[in-house]
This record gives sequence, structure tokens and C-alpha cells, in this order.
Amino acid sequence: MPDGSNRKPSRIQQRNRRRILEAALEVFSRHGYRGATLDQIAAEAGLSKPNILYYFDGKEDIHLTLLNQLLETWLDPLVAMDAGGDPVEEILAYVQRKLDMARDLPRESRLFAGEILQGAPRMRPELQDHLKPLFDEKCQVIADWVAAGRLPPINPQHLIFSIWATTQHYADFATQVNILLPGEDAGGDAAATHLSTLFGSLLRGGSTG
Amino acid sequence: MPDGSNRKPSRIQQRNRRRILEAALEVFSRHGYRGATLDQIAAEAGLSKPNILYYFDGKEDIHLTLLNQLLETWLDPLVAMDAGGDPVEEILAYVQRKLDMARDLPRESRLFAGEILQGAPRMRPELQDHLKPLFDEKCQVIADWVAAGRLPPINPQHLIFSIWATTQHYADFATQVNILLPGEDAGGDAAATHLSTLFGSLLRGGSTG
DNA sequence: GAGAATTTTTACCATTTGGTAAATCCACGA
DNA sequence: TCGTGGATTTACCAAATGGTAAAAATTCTC
Repeated sequence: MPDGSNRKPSRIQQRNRRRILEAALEVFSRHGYRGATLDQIAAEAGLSKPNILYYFDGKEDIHLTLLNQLLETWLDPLVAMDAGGDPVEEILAYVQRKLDMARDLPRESRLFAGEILQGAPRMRPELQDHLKPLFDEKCQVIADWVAAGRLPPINPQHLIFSIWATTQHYADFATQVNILLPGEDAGGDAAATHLSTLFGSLLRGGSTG
Repeated sequence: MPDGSNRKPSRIQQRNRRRILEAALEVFSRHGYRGATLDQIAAEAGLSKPNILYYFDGKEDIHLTLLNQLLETWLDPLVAMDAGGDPVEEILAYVQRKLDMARDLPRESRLFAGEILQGAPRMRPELQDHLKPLFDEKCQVIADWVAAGRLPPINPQHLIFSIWATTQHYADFATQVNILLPGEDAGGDAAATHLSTLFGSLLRGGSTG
């Protein structure tokens, strides 16, 4: 009973659970929850289907485990945004970290996007409990910066939405990006430059409206 | 044989095909391709499953029909961007039209997003044949504006990506937006104002960062 | 190395789901 | 009103899929 009891997990358990989650991330992110099958995950993990169900309670359990792990990683860059730092620097650094994550962890980004796209049927509580408070806190930080005259008048909520949207776009819509910019994948700091310019010009005071 | 022949469709055919597509849009956009079932679509359309298969060759046929119809509508705002107009006005108007579409046609946006997210398995040819040429054409228009000194030095490709990302975000990630901005759905021109400011400050010459 | 505990496989099962065949219904023009 | 062709339903099916039971294999502990 690998999961039910409260004993410390054996080495085999750790290894196989990690393998399964890695395989599931690959499969879920490519085909979505319903599109993914346990057989695919099993094949990808190099294990048999019943063996997978020995380590997890079911398909949904695997998916949920993945999503919960993901959210922490996902919010890290936002957590790192420091109220004590320089506003423009902090926000641009956040953009950069978020863009790096979209580059380095595209599967995680797509997994998250797929869940939200379908109404967050399995993740809603997590979002309410963890994302919402953090979001509110950081919006307040930005609002304070604005109030202190250290940023032009901007809408913190929608600014964060724009940062999420533009950065994650390179992971979630990678297929489209690759079709439209063929062969431009390698170097690709054009995106970083562009986003830096985009948000930089906003934060350093463009005209309103 | 409603589809195979080349006779003009009867009124019943037109009505039922429209019903089916409307129902399929609802179901596909909520649950994705694999997550949607013919039974759900049938129930939503008020028809029996075999009856649906009388009008379409299968699940994939319905999905593909929907996607192809969608792309035209989807590209309309970009088509409308006029090389003869004022650069800033044209681009900001494009942003606004795109945002309106995300508001008015969220199901279409999510259908499209889901298809891209999974690697555009059914839509890739359409994107190559229709989206790519239009994208290249409009990028050239923007590049010409920049070359003529009518816009600051910006990257046309990534600018368009940013516009797509930020506007479609309000449809594709509506669940998340609603969790984070509860009750703010109604008025909601905050997004329009914000995006106008964001892209306005870029286009009217922010600093290069 | 014996015995217990854990891990893995084999052989299934029930349900769901896309799809089909054929009978039936129905609208409509002659 | 009768016949004909299009429209709809009934009754299915085969494959896929999430999941299970129990035997077999392996690992771990003493």
C-alpha cells in the first residue's frame, strides 16, 4: 500500500511515482485530461497500467497531483516580486522570469492552460486558496507603487493578466508561433526584447488612452 | 444523403446543420475534442445521435467544419487593419476589435485555443494556408510603418502575438479571471482601458528597454 | 536463506463511445 | 391519396478505456 499508509516511501516508490508523474505530464499536456489514456501514460513511463494504479488511486489522482505540484512552481516568480525593490525593475524581472518559465516548462504551462480552459474543474479550490490571496497581495504592492508616484497610473490586476498572457503565449500557442515564425525557435530572445519594450514603455510612463 | 450530393440543401438540412454546429461549439469549447461526446452534442442539439451522423460524417467532421468556419471570423479584424490608415489608430482599433471578439465569442476563442494547445492536429493546414500569409502581410505593413518612421522600432511579429495573447486571455482564461476579479464581469471596460494604455504607450514611443 | 512485505504481471470486467444497419416516419408533389 | 425520397428512430456493435482481483515475482528483513 504505497499511498494509503503513513510510512516513508521506499526508493522504488519514489522513483516510480516520479516516473509516472513525468510521463503523465508529457501525456496530459499534449492531449488534455480526457485525451490522455492510462495506457499512454503507462507506456511513456515504462510501466504496466495496473502497476500505475498501484501507485496512484486513478487517472484523476495523477492529474490532481500534477496540478497541485505545478501551482507552487508556477507562482514562484510572482512570490519573488519584492515590494522593497524598484518598481520597474521588479516588474520587468517578473516578466523575464515568467518568460523563462514558459520556455523551460512548456508542458507545465500547457497543462495549466488546459485545466483553466475547461473551467478548472479539478483546480478551482487550489486557485481560490492559493492563487487568489497571492494575486491580491501583489496587486496591492503594485497599487502602492502607483499611489506613491513610483509608477504611472496603471491597473494592477490587468497588468498582471497581460504579463501572464504574453509570456505563457509562447508555451501555450507554441504550435502557432512555430508555424508563423518557422525556424526562429533557437535564438529567440526577440520575444524577451519585445516584452521588455512593451512593459517598459508602459511602466516608464507612456501616454494614457 | 444530405452532404454527399451536390444538391442545394433543404430548409430542414440547413436548420439542423446549424443546430448541430451550435451545439457542437458549446460542447467542444467546454470539454475539448476528446472530452466532448456525440451524445452530449446530440442532447444539446435536441437530436438523436444517429440523426447527427446523418448530417455529418462523424465527430471529426463536425469539429473540422467548426474550426474552418471559425478561422474566417477570427481573422476578420486583422484583415481590416488598413495600411492606408494612421498606424497607431489602426493597431489600437485592431486591439479593440480583438477584445470585443473575445467578449462576444468566447466559445470560438476557447475552441481555437484548445486546438492550438494540442498541436493543431486538425487545423494545421488551414493555419499554413490562410493564417500564415495574412500574418506575413500584416507584419510587412507594420514593418513599413516603422521603416517610414511612423512608429517607434517595434517587432511586428511579437507585437501581434502580444495583441492576440492579451485579448484572447479574457476568453480563454475567463475562469481564472472570474476567480481573481469576482463580480467584475459586468462593466469590465477596465480591460479595454488597460490594453489601450499598454499598447498605446508602446506605439507612441516608450523607451527601449 | 526463510518468511514477510512489497511490487509487478496476467487475465479480466463494466462502461463508455463512435459508429452502423435497417426499419419507420413523414413531408410533399403528382 | 398515393408513392417516393428524405429524415428519424430503434436496436445494435466493436473498440477503447478506466479499473480490479488475484497470482506471481521480487525485494527486504531478520
